[in-house]
Amino acid sequence: MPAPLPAPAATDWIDRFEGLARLPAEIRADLTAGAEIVDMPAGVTVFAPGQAADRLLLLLEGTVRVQQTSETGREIFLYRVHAGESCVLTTACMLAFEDHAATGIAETPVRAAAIPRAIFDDLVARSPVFRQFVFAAYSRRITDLFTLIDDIVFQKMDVRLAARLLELAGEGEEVRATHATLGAELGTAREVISRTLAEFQRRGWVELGRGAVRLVGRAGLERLVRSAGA
Amino acid sequence: MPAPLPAPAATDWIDRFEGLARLPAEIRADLTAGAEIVDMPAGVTVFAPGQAADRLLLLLEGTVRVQQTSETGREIFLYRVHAGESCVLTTACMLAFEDHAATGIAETPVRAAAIPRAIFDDLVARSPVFRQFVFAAYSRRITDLFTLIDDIVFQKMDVRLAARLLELAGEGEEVRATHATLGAELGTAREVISRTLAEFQRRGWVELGRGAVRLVGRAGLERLVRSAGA
DNA sequence: CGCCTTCGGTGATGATGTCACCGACAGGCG
DNA sequence: CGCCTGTCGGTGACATCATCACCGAAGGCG
Repeated sequence: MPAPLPAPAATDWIDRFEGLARLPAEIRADLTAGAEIVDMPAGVTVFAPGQAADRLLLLLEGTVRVQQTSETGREIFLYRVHAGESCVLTTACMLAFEDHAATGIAETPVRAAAIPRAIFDDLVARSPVFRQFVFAAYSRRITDLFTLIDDIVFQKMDVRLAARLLELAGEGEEVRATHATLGAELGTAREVISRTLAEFQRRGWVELGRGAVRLVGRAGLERLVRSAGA
Repeated sequence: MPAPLPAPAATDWIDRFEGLARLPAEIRADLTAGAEIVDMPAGVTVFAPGQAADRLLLLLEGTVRVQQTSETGREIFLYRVHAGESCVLTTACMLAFEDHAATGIAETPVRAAAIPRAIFDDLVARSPVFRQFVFAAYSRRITDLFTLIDDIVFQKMDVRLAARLLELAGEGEEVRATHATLGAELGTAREVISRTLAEFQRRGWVELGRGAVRLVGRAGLERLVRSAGA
């Protein structure tokens, strides 16, 4: 249940972004003046192919799943944008006046700072710190994509699933997701997830419930991931 | 046979890049003054993980293959940079002061304009046209990567191989590459390439020779690609 | 309770990746 | 020429995964 958050003071959100903390006061002022705080409920399509991108989103709360809809109608999970990160790949399309290739969907209620194209362009021009922030974000996303390709091609499904479960569980013990959802994230079929999870359960690493996976033997999962991740 | 090219006059190479033609004279002057024309023989490693990137390359002649070396030691073809394009993804690492994730290898003798980091940063700051050039290049590469992921996950090997053969052949009729090379480009095993090519030969689409594939039935290959590409 | 939707389980089959091995070919050299 | 050697390509066996078809179980709802 999304308790209505108090509207943040005009500038304090900037400090949630590591790379922006060192912005000079003048630039900070322009950034906060030009940005609009927007809220979106879970499930909303944040951006999609065919919509001209006209602003950069800096995520303050929530997560956005970025996926590609293939020509054949199926979906591939690409990466997840967390609070404190930006949908930076949209900026490339934004500044190049080209369409997105990917779709962004709010997985949770989302609060973000939206920076219009003109402001973004101006900040890139004027602030070396802002430039570095932008390119560092690019660098990280591109590295993620390379890693994703590597995983898809060379990693076995069981390793990828184990890694994803650990990631999704975070500190907690339970992952709430259907087998179909997990399959979509990893670009594979639901049946494969079912069978692999059954194998994990047989080894005592997880317990299965409808719509949920409880991680009761993290050590085993972690060992599996490490054994292949080196 | 790479006939020694005459050294181009100081500025005319800029016009080979579509997005740069509209640069104002002043920016052009700074760009050509700051850039160095470099030549590299085929086979040279243009950039690699672990080497700090300190310049952007704009390719004037030749092609560069960009691949990732996976943690397990195998290689994945990511994309190819042609003459008239730039190794733009290196700029993200360059400006973020991070290491490359990928490796670039000259497939042919290469001539390029090398732009040092400081000059690049300055041009991004000062010229809207240059900014748009850079971000458009990003946009294209990122779209390519998305398409690559899509292909890897959902396209059958025969379709991907047919498409790659047509692409590599260009106007010509013969593709000079070993089955192992083709396998590396598509992220699959040599045996799969051999079997698929044998099937193509059986259908009369190609003729096989040691280290070469002759496309004698393009229509069939094209039909295969179209049938799945829609 | 009975119906319906969603979720998960299972077997069969085809495509692809992986491994092991072998024969064919090209180039260098005695 | 004949041999050696490294590269290239062909092949069978097997493991993994994608896909299809189908079904039963769990939970929501009237």
